[in-house]
Amino acid sequence: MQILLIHSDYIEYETKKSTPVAEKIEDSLKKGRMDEALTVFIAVEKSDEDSIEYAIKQTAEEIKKVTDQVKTNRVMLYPYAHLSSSLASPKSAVETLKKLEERLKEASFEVKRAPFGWYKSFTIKCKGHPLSELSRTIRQGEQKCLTVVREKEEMVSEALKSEAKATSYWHILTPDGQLLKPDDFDFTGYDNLKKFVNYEIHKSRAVDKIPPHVELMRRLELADYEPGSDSGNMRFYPKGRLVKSLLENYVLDEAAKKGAMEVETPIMYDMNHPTLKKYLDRFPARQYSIEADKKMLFLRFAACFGQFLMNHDMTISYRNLPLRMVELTRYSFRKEQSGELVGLRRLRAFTMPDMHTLCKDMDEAVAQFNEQYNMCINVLSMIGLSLDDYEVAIRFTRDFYNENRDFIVNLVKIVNKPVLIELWDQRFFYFVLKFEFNYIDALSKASALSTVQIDVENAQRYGIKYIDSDGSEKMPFILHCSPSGAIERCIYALLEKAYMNSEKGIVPMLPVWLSPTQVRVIPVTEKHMEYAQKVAGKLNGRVDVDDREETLGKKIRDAAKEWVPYVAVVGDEEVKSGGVTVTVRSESHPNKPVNVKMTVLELNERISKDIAGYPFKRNPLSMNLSARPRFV
RNA sequence: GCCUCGGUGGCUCAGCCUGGCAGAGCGAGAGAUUUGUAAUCUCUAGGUCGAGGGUUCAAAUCCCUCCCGGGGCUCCA
Repeated sequence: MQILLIHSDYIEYETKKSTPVAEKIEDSLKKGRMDEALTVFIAVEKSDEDSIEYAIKQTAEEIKKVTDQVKTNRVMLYPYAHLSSSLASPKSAVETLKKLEERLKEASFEVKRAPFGWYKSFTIKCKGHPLSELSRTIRQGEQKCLTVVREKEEMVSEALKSEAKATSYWHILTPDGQLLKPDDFDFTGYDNLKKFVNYEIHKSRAVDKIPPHVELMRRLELADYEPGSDSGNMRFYPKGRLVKSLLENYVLDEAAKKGAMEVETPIMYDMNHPTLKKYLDRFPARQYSIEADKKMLFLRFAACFGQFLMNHDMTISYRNLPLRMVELTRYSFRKEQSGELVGLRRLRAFTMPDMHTLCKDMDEAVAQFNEQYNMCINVLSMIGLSLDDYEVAIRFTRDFYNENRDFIVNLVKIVNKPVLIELWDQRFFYFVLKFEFNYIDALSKASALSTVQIDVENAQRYGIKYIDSDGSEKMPFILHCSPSGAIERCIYALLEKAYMNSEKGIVPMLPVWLSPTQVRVIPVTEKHMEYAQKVAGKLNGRVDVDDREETLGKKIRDAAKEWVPYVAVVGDEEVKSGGVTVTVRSESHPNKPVNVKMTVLELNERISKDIAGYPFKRNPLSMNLSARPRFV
C-alpha cells in the first residue's frame, strides 16, 4: 500500500469519465468536497493482496497517527493509482478501499471516499505546515525475516557518480615506450586492440545477435538461465559444475603457490557499519540489499569486506609482509541493471577468486604488482586463453605515471604488444594503478578477466596496520588481485573462443583438463560391449562408455557434439589386436576426423600429458551413457 | 528505467499477417535392426497455445490489460 497524506484546507473532486474498471456509483457521489480534512491519496498494491486485512489495519493506524498529529478527524480517501507501479487488481483494490472506509468510520472518523476507476478533476489546498505532506509505504515485509527491499530511490554509490565525472585521457602505449593518442596509432595487425579501444572509448556496443556462448552453454549442458531466481543468477548442470569446480581449484591452487592463505568470510554485511558504508561509496557497483530483523544488509560484491575486517583485527609484523589472503567468493553479488546481463559474461551472482596482498610500502606494492601481472598471464594461459585472446588495459593517475614511467613501459614489454592506457588527473577511486586483461568476444565485446589494483586508501579506512622494524605502526598498501577474473567469465571466454575457432575452420573444444568427458569408448556393436567396458576400466581420466542402443554413426556424432577430445571406437579389429582406434579431436578438421590406432597405454600417456599440472575431478555423471538423464 | 523480440507437448520451433479439426523435428517409451567414423526404420504417449478480459456463430490467430523471459540501450571492475 502506498499512501500520500495531505492535510488540506479543502479537497474537491468531480468525476469526468469512467474507465473500464470503474465502480458503479450513485450520482450523489460524482461530486464531493471536504473541508479541514486529511486527504489520503492511496494506491493498493499487488503485494497487499496477500493479506488485505493486514494492509487495512496498518493503513488505518497510520492514518490515525497522522490525524492525531494534525488534529482532525475528517478523512478523504482518494484512490490514486500513480503512487505505485505494481498495482493490485481493480477488484481487490475496491474491496480494500471499501473496507478501509468502514474501518475508519468505526473508529469514528468522518470519512468520504472518491470513487474508484473514474477520471476525476480535483482541487486541493494544502496547508503547508511541516506535517501537512507525508507519504507512507505499508508492506507486510516487517514480519518476515528475509525480505529483499525494493528501494524507492536506488542507492547510487558516490563512486558511480564520480566515475561519471572523471575525465579520462586515452592513449596507446607500445612496447618500445611510445605513448600515442589512439587516433595517431596504426591499428594494422591489431584488430582486437582496435575493437577493444572502440569498445572502451567510443562505446560502440550495439549488437543484434545472441552471443554464441549462450547457445553453447546450454547445448553442452553446462549452465542455463534460472527463471525461478533473479536474472543473472544461473543454474549449473553437473558438467558445468565440474568445469567450474576445476577452474576454481586451479586458480585457488595458483594463489596458494604464491603464498596466499585461503580464508572464508560472510556474504552479507551490515549496511550501516561505518567503515563498510564508506567503502560502498568508493566502489562503483550496485548492491543487493536485504532486510533481516531490523538490520539492513547488503550482499558482498567482492571479498574485500571480510578480508579487510579480518586484517583489522590481526597483529601484523613487517616480517609477515607481503601478506596474502585469498577467497573464492561464491558468490559475489552485483545488482547490475537488468539489461546488462548476458549469459555467463555478466551476472548478478558470480564466482570470483579475490586475493589481497598487504605490502609495506609502494616499492613492495609495485614489485608485487609486477609479480601478480605475470601470474595472471600464466593463469590465463593455463586455462586456455593466450595473449592473443585478450587485450591489456593499464589505468593510473598522472602522478603515479610520472613517478613510475619505466615500470609501466616494462609491463607493456612483458606482453610485447601495444596496450590501452587510461590516465586520470586525479584519483577518483581507491587505487592509483590497475590493469585488466580484457577478453574480446565473437561480437567484439570486451570483458575484464584478470585484474590487479594498488589500493592506497582502504588500509586507513579499515584501520589495517603493521608494526615496522622500528616498532612504529604503519599503514600497508593493499593489492587487489583476481588472477583469472570471474570463473563464469572464464567459461564464457573459452566458449566464445571455441566458437570463433569453429568459424575459422578449427574444430571447437575445451582444453582436455576441462572436458567433462575426456575419453569416450564406443563399441561398434553390442557384442563388443564387454571389451569396451574392459578398456574403459583401464583408461585414465574421465572415461565413459556409450552403451546406448544407437547406431555407431549416431554415437560418433553425439560424441562430436559434446566436444569429446578422444573417442575410442572398439570393434572386431580392436578386440583382436587388443588396442583402440582413437579419433583425436584436437588434430581433426571439420568433416575430416583423424583416427589413430594405438594401445590403451599410449592413449593413457597422451591423456596424462594433457592434464599434467591441473586439478582432476571425477565425472559426476554415470560412466554408462544409457544411465544419464538429459538436462536440456 | 527505456527500446525491441518472444511466451504453442520435456526441448527447439511452425501455425498468427488473411479467425474455421493444434502441427513438425528433437527428446522420451515400445518394437524391428547388430551396424567401422557427422543423425537406421516403424509405432506410441505427451498440449488449459503465459494469465485475465473483450470482439465473434467461432480466437493460438484480432483488440485491451497484466505477468514472465531473451536481446539491445543506458551502465560496466
